[in-house]
Amino acid sequence: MEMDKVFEALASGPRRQILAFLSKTELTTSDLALRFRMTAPSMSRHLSVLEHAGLVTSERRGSKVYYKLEGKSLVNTLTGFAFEICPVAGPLKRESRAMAKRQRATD
Amino acid sequence: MEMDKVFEALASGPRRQILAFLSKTELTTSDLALRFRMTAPSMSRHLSVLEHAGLVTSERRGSKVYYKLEGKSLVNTLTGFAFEICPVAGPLKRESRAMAKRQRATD
DNA sequence: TTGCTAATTAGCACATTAGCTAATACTATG
DNA sequence: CATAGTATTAGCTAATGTGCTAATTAGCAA
Repeated sequence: MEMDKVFEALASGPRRQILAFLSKTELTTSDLALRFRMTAPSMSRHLSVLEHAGLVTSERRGSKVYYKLEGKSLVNTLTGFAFEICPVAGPLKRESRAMAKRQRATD
Repeated sequence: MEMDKVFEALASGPRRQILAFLSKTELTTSDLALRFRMTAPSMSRHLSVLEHAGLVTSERRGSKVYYKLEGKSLVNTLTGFAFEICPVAGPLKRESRAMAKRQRATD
């Protein structure tokens, strides 16, 4: 919803990668902290930024907090902005898929 | 091409708005500085960031430098990233257009 | 060359961000 | 209740970003 917060959240490489992790499965703060070799407080902060931007949601289960991707929110904001700036993008869908695939391949 | 630079460039509200201005026509540094009530040096810096991210190109004509949007670069990076994180976005195109329209309407 | 306009670069002040450690909640379990 | 485990908040430092003014570079014209 708030474009400012979304783009601020996405400005950080680690945060974009957190989203990539969460695109596969839910994970807890400490799960992610381990994978990023980062302290739990630092990770908690990143997750807070992502949550305030509406890009992830959290759910407490017992003593752990699980974070989950809000994929629609991400896609709608990004494509909404792209079309606002460049409304000619009709034929780009197929091309973009191919590009996404190439980028995954070079990770 | 370099996702880091693109997202860093888009993290600034003024820079996103500069892209919106450039989506309609080419403009010079001082044109944009006037519209944003910003000094020319500040604007020059923003344009430099956008150019290094590949989102705009510049062309000197006489003593003025004209900046132009690289729409494809923007759209490819954003949709490429969106599909990488959330590859389910097939049916979202129409929806996104509608959203872009709504956002323009509330400017 | 000189003068004028446009653009950029350099240097400074201020605010913000990202990482850490230490301290503080919250939850489950002895 | 006490303790351990998980998460978050507070407080700090180092680095970065954004705005400005002053100085410098590039181009055009007298």
